[in-house]
Amino acid sequence: MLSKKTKYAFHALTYLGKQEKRKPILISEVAEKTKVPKKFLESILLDLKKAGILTSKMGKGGGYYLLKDPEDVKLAEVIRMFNGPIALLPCVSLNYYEPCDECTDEASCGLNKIMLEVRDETLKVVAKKSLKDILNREE
Amino acid sequence: MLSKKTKYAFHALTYLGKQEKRKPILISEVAEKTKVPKKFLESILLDLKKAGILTSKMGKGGGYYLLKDPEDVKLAEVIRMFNGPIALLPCVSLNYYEPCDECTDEASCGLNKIMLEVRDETLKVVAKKSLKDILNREE
DNA sequence: CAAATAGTCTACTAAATCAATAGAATAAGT
DNA sequence: ACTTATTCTATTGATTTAGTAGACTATTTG
Repeated sequence: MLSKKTKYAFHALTYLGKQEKRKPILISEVAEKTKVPKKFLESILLDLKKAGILTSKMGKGGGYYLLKDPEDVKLAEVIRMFNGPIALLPCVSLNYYEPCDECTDEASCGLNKIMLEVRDETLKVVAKKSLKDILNREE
Repeated sequence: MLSKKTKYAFHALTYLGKQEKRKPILISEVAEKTKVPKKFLESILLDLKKAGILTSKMGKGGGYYLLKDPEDVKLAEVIRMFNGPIALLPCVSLNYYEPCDECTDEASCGLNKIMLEVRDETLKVVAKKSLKDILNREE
């Protein structure tokens, strides 16, 4: 399951994605409308900015807005950022690989091979779908 | 990611799946060979027994052995048992459904619709693959 | 039946992660 | 300067995960 933080990130992105382009939106507005605790949301938006997905303007008339094109914000990127690996086991993770403690030989581990297949299938979906797909399905 | 408990469950199942049919194996043997803490493993095996996947014999010459046919032990079943929902959000979970706090109308939520698609794709894989597939890929 | 073997159950504890909050610092506009 | 708004640091509480301890129950074998 996705953490609340990850879910909040998607809600915030969706809200910002629906706005007029390059128009700064207040954190507090996003917080209210998406029902995400404001302080918590702050750090989420900041992370999204550091990732180059959003950007912000400080001071009066400031706020956050989308920098990337919605179709370039893939689900996989957001999930990895806030939720960690897509893979179900560290030993089959592309971005967060770690060897198993108990497994002496990965090549002979059936679980490893199966989970690799699962990861590939999952990745096919989440690396293709993007914020644009979410927006398209909003009423 | 899968919890250690879930991973341990798969390792234990794999070990038991490789044994002679209906031959009881000691918890301590499984613990040693799979490098799972024995006491932790006990509760895992017990859960698998309650689920009808394994069964056990008490007393001397006792132990655990596989009850179900390996191809009937689907990844999805084991994951649900130890790790919880397959879905990424409660509002799209088949077995653990819960409505979102923040979302007033599921039908108009783009995130919901996308995550439903992701769940369906994931399910296609984990509901089809089974312990048999893991065993086939062990050397 | 008694002794040894081996699974079952209840309860607890430590560590890690997640969720949320508070408040000071910094930057920009008027 | 003053106000608005983001940025940064840091701490806290709650929950989940991982692992441990020990008493209890059931079965086999001599």
